[in-house]
Amino acid sequence: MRKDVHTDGIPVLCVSCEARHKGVCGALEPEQLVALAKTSHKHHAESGSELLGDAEKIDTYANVLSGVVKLTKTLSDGRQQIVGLQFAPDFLGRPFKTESELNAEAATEVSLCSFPKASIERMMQASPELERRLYKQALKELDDAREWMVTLGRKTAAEKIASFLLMIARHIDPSAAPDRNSASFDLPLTRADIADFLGLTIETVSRQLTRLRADKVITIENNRHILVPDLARLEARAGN
Amino acid sequence: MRKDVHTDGIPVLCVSCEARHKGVCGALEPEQLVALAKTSHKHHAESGSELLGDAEKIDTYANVLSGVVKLTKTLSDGRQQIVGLQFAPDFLGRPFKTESELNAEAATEVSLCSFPKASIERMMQASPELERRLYKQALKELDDAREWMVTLGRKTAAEKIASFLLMIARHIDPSAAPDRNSASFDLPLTRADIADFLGLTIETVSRQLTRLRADKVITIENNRHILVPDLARLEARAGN
DNA sequence: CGGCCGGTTGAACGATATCAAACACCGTGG
DNA sequence: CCACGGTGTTTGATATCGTTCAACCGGCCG
Repeated sequence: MRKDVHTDGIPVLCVSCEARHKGVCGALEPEQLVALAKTSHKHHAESGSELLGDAEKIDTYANVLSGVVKLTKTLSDGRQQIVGLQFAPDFLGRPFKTESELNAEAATEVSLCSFPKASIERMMQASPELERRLYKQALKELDDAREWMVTLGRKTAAEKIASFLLMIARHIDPSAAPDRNSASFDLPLTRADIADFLGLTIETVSRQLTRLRADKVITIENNRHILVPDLARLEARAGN
Repeated sequence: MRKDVHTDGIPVLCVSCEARHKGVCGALEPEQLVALAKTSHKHHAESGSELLGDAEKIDTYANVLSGVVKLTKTLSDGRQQIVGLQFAPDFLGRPFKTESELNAEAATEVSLCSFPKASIERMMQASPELERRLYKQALKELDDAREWMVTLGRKTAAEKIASFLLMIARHIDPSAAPDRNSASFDLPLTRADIADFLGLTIETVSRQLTRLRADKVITIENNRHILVPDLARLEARAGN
């Protein structure tokens, strides 16, 4: 456990930053944080803007401070698949590769704190603790990816939608803690994104959502806001 | 680069081990190798035997020395999905977790070199180089998983089969190097396994294989041995 | 021999895709 | 103010791909 009581020596940029607590920056000593903060800067990206292109040279990494970033892969004929979603305070980047194999795009309005690739890599050499955090995040992403492989390969459209809603609820709704059994949140993705995430078409996504609504498992307001009165009922439809 | 010319001080167990070169053990100094070798042992597992059960306590890690290990996840009603394949000299294990979230099963006859979880973890503390290798393998597995998500979510049955054959060819057939344009290999998986890997049924797998054979893209001998006279033609069917 | 296992093949069905139309919302410009 | 076009979403009719159910084949082993 690190002492976070004092803010002495913590860069202003970082004082109220979530990444300093739960993110990778939590691995750094105050003086390292100062060094890193010198070369980093916060910035916003509006929904839909591309953060990183496929086959593009990677020169910066970033922390997601708010919003949702989608990682996508596209086949030559245009078929697309979302292969990862990153929420705050996830680390965005692929160490040890100079070129990206995927696209990163802001799914919502996003705020980022980005730093030069070289800074992170230098700091990784110096701080095993940082490397370990990054390693752990990679393992978590791998666990998530494998979980989704089951969803993509073996679940029905209805189960996919239920699984997706559950995943979002867990990530976004603070009240969806283990004990609470209801949830309420805004979908960070359009129907098209959801389709790309689940390997479905937008029509199927729409139909399954209306079906869940008709069955009173969820309520939908303004197309984006979802209310789940009973998470257990939703889970029962996720097919795990 | 490590000097591998002398075998002085290299444990007998490790002298001719592939993992010492391309695997994680390559990160270790001779004396560390000696220490690790003391607590490790090689053993075989026959095809179909379970190496690690879901929700089982993890107490050993291992290197795959030969053969293929499949990582699977199963839904409560029995639907199964293969979420990873491990070839020599891959490292088998999930650091930082005490309980497995998946099943590991020998897909072929397999030989392993396994060590106590604690040994590896101690050594990881001592050797950043080892941790880095493990980190890199995790990133590679993540890349692979994401590649398969595209296959699972967006490709047709025919494309899935072609992609699968290509992946196996690249892993198994030594002659399938970039320059060579033909390949020949034994499938390490049964039709049922292939189906679980691709999110299909065995009937569909069988039909698509016969179709590829009918179209003269592949030749099949003894149900298991595959010959690909022209890898480019197979690639054209993988839909990337 | 008989039974089992892995694989192939056929026929019918059904879930999801595809094609098409309409709707709701929203900002723009007349 | 309303008409307009654009975007995201819903809904309906039809088509298609992959599943399901069933039969059969060949090799292997008891």
